[in-house]
Amino acid sequence: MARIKIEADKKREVVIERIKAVARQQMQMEGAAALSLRAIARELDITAPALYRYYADRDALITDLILDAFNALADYVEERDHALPPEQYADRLYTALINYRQWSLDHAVDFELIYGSPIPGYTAPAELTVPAAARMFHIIVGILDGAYRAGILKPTAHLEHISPSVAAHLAQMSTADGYNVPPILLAVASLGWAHIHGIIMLEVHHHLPPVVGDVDAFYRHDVLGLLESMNMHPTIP
Amino acid sequence: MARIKIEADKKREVVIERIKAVARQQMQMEGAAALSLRAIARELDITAPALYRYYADRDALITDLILDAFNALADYVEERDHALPPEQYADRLYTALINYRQWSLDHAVDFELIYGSPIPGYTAPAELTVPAAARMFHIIVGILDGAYRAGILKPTAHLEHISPSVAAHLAQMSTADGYNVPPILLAVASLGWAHIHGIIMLEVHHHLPPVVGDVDAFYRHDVLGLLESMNMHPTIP
DNA sequence: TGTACATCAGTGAACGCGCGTTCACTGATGTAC
DNA sequence: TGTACATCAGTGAACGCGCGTTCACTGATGTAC
Repeated sequence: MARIKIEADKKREVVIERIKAVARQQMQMEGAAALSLRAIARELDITAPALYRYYADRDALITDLILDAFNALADYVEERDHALPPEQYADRLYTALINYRQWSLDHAVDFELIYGSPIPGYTAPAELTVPAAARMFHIIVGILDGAYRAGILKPTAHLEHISPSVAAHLAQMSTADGYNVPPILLAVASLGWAHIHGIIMLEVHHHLPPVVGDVDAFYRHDVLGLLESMNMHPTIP
Repeated sequence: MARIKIEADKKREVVIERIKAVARQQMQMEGAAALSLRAIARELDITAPALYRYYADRDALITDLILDAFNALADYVEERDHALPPEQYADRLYTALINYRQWSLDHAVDFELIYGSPIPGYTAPAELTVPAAARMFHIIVGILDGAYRAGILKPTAHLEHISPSVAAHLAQMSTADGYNVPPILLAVASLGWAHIHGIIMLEVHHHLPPVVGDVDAFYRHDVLGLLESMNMHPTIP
């Protein structure tokens, strides 16, 4: 009977996955804001109220999709990072940033969902989304920290002259959020994050390709410039 | 009678402005995707069909709002640029980038509208929006070009080693779109644009403030680093 | 100056649509004795 | 093995809502003679 119970749970899991798959598919067509329970039910050949067996309401589904997206992104980058020799910091960082963009392009809907315009009428439960969102940041900071301890990472003079107010905030965050790294590393990470985020955002919204044409090359070049500003030189590209 | 005709047109203008003002206000509350003609009419104490005296349909209103936003952004930056001595290129560039962010924060809704997630069911008429969007880019490239001709702007070695595919595309765009500047300048402009766009996007969506705290200082620092990478040193901050 | 006419902003009813959510229910499946 | 019972995914009708858009219309204002 325990077996049967487990199998029933598994069946539930399958249905939930199917619901989410259809939801993602529909967000791709109409945008995240247009996500509709009735439309999902229609696609699944089910009545709308049946969905309430799986989600308390529409917001619960959205939250689940958001958590999935954050985790999928972190998983994607993390798995590929673990495939590299741990002490090859420059290669690891380069690869992580390349994969960050790759995932975002391959899953534009999910990227939109977590980093695009907020969905009208929905507010994310911060206690769930913030830790999920932070996973990606932790991976990057982990690589930076390793490189810094190994004496490989050396920020340029300009990077080091971060404003005192920002430095203070980062120092506080470093201990409070369990990073326990020099604030300068968090500054480097934030700046790098913002930079590549800008490119990906513009690319996903089709503003960048008409300007630079080969966004692949453009992005690689930008990442290399970023690493160079930390004195890191990957061997991969 | 001509006078009266003109006054009637002016009255129309006033109503249109009022419609757009309410529309912006409502996008601020509910997000751009939730823009609703009926809600606007309600707020204006008017029936919904009355709006069709002013706009052919909902899409026409959205297009108007988008064009307004692009132009308002360009106007804002341009006006303040004209207030500076033309040959102070570093100061002008620094100011333009600071103002770009300032406007975006002060008009987060409009920024969302032009650079955020696309509105479900709406597609912008490119022949109208692309030139409006390009205005901002022209301003920046104009400053870069002046600085370059004056021998002030000197990109770092890394910036100059842009990929051939990107360089070719930029060279073609330089003549086709009437920039007529060395492609390297367009590369610098694109990269800088992407960088500051990333910060502003993250800031507008409230992802950045919890991380760096003082976004003002963070942004200023980033812009200075960007200018430094072109060997430009503003006297302002 | 007075009157017939044109203009046009705005009305009110209606169409057809989709939405999230509730509720009492059916009916299959598995459980307990 | 057979029967009464519990579980629970899914149904179908309904509620109350909002939406964009159309249509024939009213009524004020200004125009022409």
